[in-house]
Amino acid sequence: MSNGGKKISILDIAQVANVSPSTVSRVLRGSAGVTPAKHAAVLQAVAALDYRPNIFAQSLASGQSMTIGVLTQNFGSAFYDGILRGILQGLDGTDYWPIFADGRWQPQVEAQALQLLLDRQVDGVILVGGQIPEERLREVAAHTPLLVVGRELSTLPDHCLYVKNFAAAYQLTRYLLDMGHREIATITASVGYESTVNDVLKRHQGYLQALDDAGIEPDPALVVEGNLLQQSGVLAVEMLLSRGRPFSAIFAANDNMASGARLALFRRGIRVPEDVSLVGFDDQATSAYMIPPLTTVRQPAIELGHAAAQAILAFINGQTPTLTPFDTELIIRESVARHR
Amino acid sequence: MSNGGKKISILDIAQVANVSPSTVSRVLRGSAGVTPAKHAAVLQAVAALDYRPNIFAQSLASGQSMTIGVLTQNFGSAFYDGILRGILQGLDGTDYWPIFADGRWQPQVEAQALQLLLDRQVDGVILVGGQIPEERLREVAAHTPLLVVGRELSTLPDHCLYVKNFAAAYQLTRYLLDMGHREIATITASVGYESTVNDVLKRHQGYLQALDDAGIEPDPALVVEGNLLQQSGVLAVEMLLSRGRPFSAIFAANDNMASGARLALFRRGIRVPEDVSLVGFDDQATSAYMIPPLTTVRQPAIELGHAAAQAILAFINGQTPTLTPFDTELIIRESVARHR
DNA sequence: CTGTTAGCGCATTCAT
DNA sequence: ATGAATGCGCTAACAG
Repeated sequence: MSNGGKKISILDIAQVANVSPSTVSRVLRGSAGVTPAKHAAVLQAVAALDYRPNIFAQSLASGQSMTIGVLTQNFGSAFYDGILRGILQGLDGTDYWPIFADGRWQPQVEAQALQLLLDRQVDGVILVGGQIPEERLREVAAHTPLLVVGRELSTLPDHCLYVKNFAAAYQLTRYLLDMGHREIATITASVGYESTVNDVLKRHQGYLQALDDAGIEPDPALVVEGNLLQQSGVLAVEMLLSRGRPFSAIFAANDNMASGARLALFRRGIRVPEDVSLVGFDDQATSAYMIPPLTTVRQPAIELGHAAAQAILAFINGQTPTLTPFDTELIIRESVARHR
Repeated sequence: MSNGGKKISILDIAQVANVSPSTVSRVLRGSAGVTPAKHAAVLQAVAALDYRPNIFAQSLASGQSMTIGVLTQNFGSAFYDGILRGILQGLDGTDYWPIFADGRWQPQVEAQALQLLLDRQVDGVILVGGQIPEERLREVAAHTPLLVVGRELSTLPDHCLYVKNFAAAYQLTRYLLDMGHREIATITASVGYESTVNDVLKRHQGYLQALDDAGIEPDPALVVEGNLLQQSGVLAVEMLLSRGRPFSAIFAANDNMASGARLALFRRGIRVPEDVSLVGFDDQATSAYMIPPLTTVRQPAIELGHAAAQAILAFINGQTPTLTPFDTELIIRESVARHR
């Protein structure tokens, strides 16, 4: 039942409640003690008139926007969407509101988007992935609460929240080894995006370390590079096959590429897991429904987002949250068979 | 190189450019003619001081927020994500900025989120799906540019943008019939969400109509209900199988459920498409990588979002855009085989 | 064309 | 505890 005409402001309710505008302001934001009587009167008037504060006036006067800028790289990626949802959820119930911007994996767009958020006077910024130069980030962090998710920055250690990619990949490779596999091919990625690649690089290192610890010398002929998209998974497998080097398992750096790999194997009539085992990384929603269901690593995306929200709020409140890397979970499904 | 101390305002550049604040404002927003000389001087000062307008002051003074509220139901759904991306892209380059809110499929949350957007003085609202009562929407549309995507409202025909679900489903079913299938099972959905269900209902009607036109009487035993999630696809197939009624094809109301159905069939040792053909709806990213790749219907999500952005801008500019339903595209892949 | 004058709606001193 | 007075930074009449 929005009242017909003009907007009601703080003055209207002041009048109705028989108090001064400042008193209204006070009870509305609980900034100072107010007589219970007046307090009630104000609340009543607010309800009666269905008063809605004008956030622009609020922000202009207070200097706070009560918003958190969230800069992502691509809506639509399983992991990132999870993080976003987590952030949303973490901010829920607080007085802060997220404002999103998308860098689209393009450095220029990203830098611009960050500036846009800053121009919008966000009270804090959460960066999800991305490739903004660390120096620029330090600059930003100097005067704005900042949190970087899914990226590990050496000069901003207490502003980063990420997942233990190395350990997860190590564990996953270890699992393959335990299942009797010795010739484990891998599809990595390096083209493109610094930050993501950072993750992927860590995964690759975990893979290498596991092999090494098992006394196996990594075979360069079993390493192929993709670009994280499905299509690159099929190309990678074709490449692998054409090299003629035998392998009994494939470790794809993400589920997307694993999915592409699966299709390529299917086309060649190579059975999974009877002929070759396959594992991925991400545990995206569809992976549990692959044929056969994919063994992979679950990254706690929502939890990460949630923690990010908490952390940025802490920063805003002048605290310094303790950020610890997140553990992953090995999800064993049916795409891996014992070898030999 | 952000200048050390206090923010620079319009007055600072006015001083530097040797003009009045209003002139600065004028050149900045091109609201009136200004002498080329002064014009240049202002621009120069702006650049020199790296001036950033304060949007809150702008909005407060102008009454415009230059933002578009976008209310979605769930980040993470293939179709919806596409729409969001389209909106983003459509708004790109304009002076408007999207502000997102998530209704999470919960009517209460959704109503609240809409109110929140309105409170933020958005200059326009785009609703993506959702189940806000039509009456409320009419109320909103009365004083705010409004656009509803993926929902067909009879009392707000020129505010709706959607896809031809009926025709698409008809065509898809027709394809199955042409391939010789007569006993076509279907997995629909009705639990839950009014709007989505509206889409799904249209699809079901298209299916029925196609059967009817082919002189086939629909068999209730071949209709199962899911909830659009993958898991419900597997349950649906199990249900279907347990009924003992033979069928040679399954039409799932979305790719998600098709994916679940695929897994259930796999578990039972039923081959696709040799034993039963399978089709879905949505053409989500992973569907092209299913085993075998899924025949489905592509909904032009990005295009829809793009059009939505265009339309809302038109509304804001006082125009009345002509909205026409979007066509879909039948994507034929390998999950369907000729019957008999 | 351009400078001057008022607000926009609220938060916050400052007095009381 | 509370009212009056100022100002946040900018836009939009209003004069000239």
